[in-house]
Formats: sequence, structure tokens, C-alpha cells
Amino acid sequence: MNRVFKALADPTRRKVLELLRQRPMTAGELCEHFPVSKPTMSAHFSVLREADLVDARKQGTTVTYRIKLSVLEDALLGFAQTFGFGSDTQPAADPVSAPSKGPRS
Amino acid sequence: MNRVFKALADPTRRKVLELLRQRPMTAGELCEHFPVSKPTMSAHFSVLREADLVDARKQGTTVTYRIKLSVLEDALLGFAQTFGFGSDTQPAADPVSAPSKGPRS
DNA sequence: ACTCTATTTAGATGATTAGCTAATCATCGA
DNA sequence: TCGATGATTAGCTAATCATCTAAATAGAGT
Repeated sequence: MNRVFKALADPTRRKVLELLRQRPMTAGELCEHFPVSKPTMSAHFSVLREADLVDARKQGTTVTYRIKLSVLEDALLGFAQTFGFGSDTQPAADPVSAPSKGPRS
Repeated sequence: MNRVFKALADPTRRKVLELLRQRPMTAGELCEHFPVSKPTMSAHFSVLREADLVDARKQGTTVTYRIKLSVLEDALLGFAQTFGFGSDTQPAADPVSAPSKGPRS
């Protein structure tokens, strides 16, 4: 899940995901939308793969990327739910760190 | 919004937000929860402030941090909504590349 | 004024990251 | 088999980042 947030930290990668939301696209097709070199984009794809946010399927000479919506959803909504929004369930104000400014155990 | 995602990219900062969800806490109090130096934590606080994710209120010699839930919510759910989850409204699958019951799925 | 405590600033360092060009790999069609 | 095309790997640089120690700032209490 850390990898997901790391992946989302870059605007280029977020935009890649938004493009893939519309439809699966090949690496080259995605590249056309960005003003950076193909190797740079390839590195971004790699980060997205590492985070398991996309699926790469090789067909002949091209690679088609497909967003893995459920992974994104789990990470995003899972985190959002921690804070009480994103769903209907309240996160039940954790008693972990109760009152008292006492020194940590 | 980029700053928000950048801020969320670090696990320490995410945990700070989770701690602040329970209640506002002073800088020193927050520090006790992490195995890093206070200046390091201060830098993390700074990033969170830059992202407008927390509010810092100085009272005498201590600084009390408070999470700005609405900012986090807007960023998180706003982004989530782009992908069709997080709320009830569908993002209306951009017509850029029409559906075309193609072999894509 | 002095001193203690809370926090931030300064400055340095090692690690990671985003970017590039050039080179390589892999597949297709002629 | 050759040459073109799509994509990734290699190798590099510059910038950013997380971390540290030491020093500075700011209140509060004596």
C-alpha cells in the first residue's frame, strides 16, 4: 500500500491512470500524451506495475496497459475509511493513544 | 492537490495524520510516536502544513497540530471519484475513446 | 536576567527519483 | 535473414528527499 501512494505521488503517473480509466492503451499510445521521453515513461509504467496498479499484457510487439481499478480502490478507499469518509462506516475513534501526555511506553 | 499526494507518499506522514484523527496533538507528543529525531519530524510537519493537511496553532511554547479533514477528504474523494468509486456518481466514461464493445475486456 | 523546555532552522549527507541519450531486445513483415 | 517498429534496459546527471547533529528562537517560571 505504501507503493501505491508512492506511485500516486507523481502527477504523470496519476494522469496515466486517468487515461487508462478510459480504456486500455499501449505504452506508445500513452507516451503520446506526455512531453517526456519513452524510457522515462517506461520507468513510470514500471512503478505502476510494482504498485500493482496496472496490468501489462504483451501482444506481439506492443504492450497493452490496463488499470487495476480494484487495487486503486482498495488503497484509496481503505485509507479514506480510516478517516471516516469514503464510505458509511465510522472508524471508531481509536483508543490506542488515550489521554494523558504521559511518556510513551 | 499535487502537494497532498506528495505528502501522503510518506508512511510517517500518513501515520501522523492517523494520530491526529484521534485528537489534536502537540509536535512533541507526535514525536513520541516515531523513532526519528525531532527536526526530522518538524520537516514532516512542514510538508503537511504546505499541503494544507494540518493546522498549526501555537499556544505558549507548544504547537498543537490539528488535521484538516475536509482538505484530505476533498483530495482523496475527489480523486477517487475520477475513477468512479468513492461516491455514488459515476465519472461518465470519457468519450475520448468510445466504448466500442471491442475485445478489450 | 537566567534557565529550562518546546520547536524550528541551518547545514550536511546518503538515498532515491525523474529525466535524458544510447544501446539492446523482441517481434513482425518483406 | 534483414530491416523497421515498439518497448525496455543501461548508464548517467541533476534534483529532491529523509535523515542526522548542532544551533537558534521563543515562551514561562524562577
